[in-house]
Amino acid sequence: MIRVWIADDHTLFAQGLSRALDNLPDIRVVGIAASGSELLEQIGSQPAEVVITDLEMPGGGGSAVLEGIEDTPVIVVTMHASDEQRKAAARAGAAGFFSKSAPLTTIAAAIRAVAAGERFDLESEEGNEELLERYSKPQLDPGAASLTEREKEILKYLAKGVSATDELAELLFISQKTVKNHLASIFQKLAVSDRTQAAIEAIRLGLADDDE
Amino acid sequence: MIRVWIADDHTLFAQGLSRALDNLPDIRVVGIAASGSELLEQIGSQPAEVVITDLEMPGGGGSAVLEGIEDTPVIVVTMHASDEQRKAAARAGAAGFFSKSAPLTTIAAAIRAVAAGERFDLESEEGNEELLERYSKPQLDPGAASLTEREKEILKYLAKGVSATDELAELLFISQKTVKNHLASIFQKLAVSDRTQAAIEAIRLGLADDDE
DNA sequence: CGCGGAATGGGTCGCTAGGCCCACGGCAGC
DNA sequence: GCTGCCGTGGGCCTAGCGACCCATTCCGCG
Repeated sequence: MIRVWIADDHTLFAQGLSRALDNLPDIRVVGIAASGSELLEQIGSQPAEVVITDLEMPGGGGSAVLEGIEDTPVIVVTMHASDEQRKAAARAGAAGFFSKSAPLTTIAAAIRAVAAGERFDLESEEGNEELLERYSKPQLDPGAASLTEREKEILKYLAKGVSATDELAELLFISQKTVKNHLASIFQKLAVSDRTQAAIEAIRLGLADDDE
Repeated sequence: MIRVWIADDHTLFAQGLSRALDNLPDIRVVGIAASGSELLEQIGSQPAEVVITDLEMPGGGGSAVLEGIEDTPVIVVTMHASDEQRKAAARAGAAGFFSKSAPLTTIAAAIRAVAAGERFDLESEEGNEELLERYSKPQLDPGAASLTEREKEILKYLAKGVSATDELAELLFISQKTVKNHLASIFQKLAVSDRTQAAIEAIRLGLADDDE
């Protein structure tokens, strides 16, 4: 689950993008700001893995965001893309770049790529086919596809409300330690940090609906 | 959330009952067994708060269940109810009794009553109006109806995946201690024991769909 | 045959979650 | 005006969670 912040004064675009991204199973927009300064104020209370910002905004543009944020990769989006702007964004420390006319798959790929530590589309529009290819696949089931049978089994119980380690261990006839090992592996694959988020993910991915 | 085991060799009845009960927000059937011995074998791996068992079954009837289970209240259900059978069940240690022809609301009330430590319909069919009244209310939203605004707000965030105390505290502009106090209150009202189960409940109750 | 992944375990460590006490101001209802 | 509930906090304590090491067995794939 990649949590994304959006800073854009074009509210319609931001909301449309938010809706579209929320429909992807591995991306969730956790906040929308109308300016760079607004984003810097609010992001502390709602952490994210990726920030998307417009360059030109009234009241603190994208450059303010690029300066104010350190730990989180920032993707710059502009109305009219040019190599000039790409390079400017790259110099300012952006991790990615795309035009507002880019298709959703490209935007999603950009988000996934920078979330994974890559740099996206900074040099030119070309030359990113490999990244596009690599990060457009996980549109559905980000890490879920790579979940093992045992991990899915644990998630199924988690989604049903069996959250205690000892109960899970009894249900699966394994030791509590093994349960915790599986959970740790699940957390990594789903990019979550505790079993509550894992349970929510499991429900969202439909893992709770199996059999019974 | 009251977890229920059903032991009944009439598969159709058991499955129908299971479906009906699962539609209630506060009751979930966690397992169905075709005989008393089967139930005793499997209940260890799937804990429940209430057991419902038929009296007459091939391969270990309800009496075996009543003898084999200690911590969990057992409700006896029969095809043809009679005061004779009620009293026999009561003597054998049953916590409740109902006929297979009883309406769903009565069955649900019986489950809720014995889950709360009451004894239901053991003496006769009459004289339980008070219990029926008391435990038929929470058909929808068990404790959810009594959730305060602040508690619903916390559940909303929980269902979105914000599970860490410090993150919740920042989002709500209150101290971590108050978050934990609210959570403790939520756990009681929803009859859950940790925030994972609370998040699942919140999703099921539709508390996650509000606004945004 | 060797490599890697899956599943099963072990240990340790720090922090958090949850249980259980309590307090106080505000506000509504009676 | 008093009482009860809500929201806000405090302290304390234990068990459990999650992060980080690690080992072993089995099985499939190349």
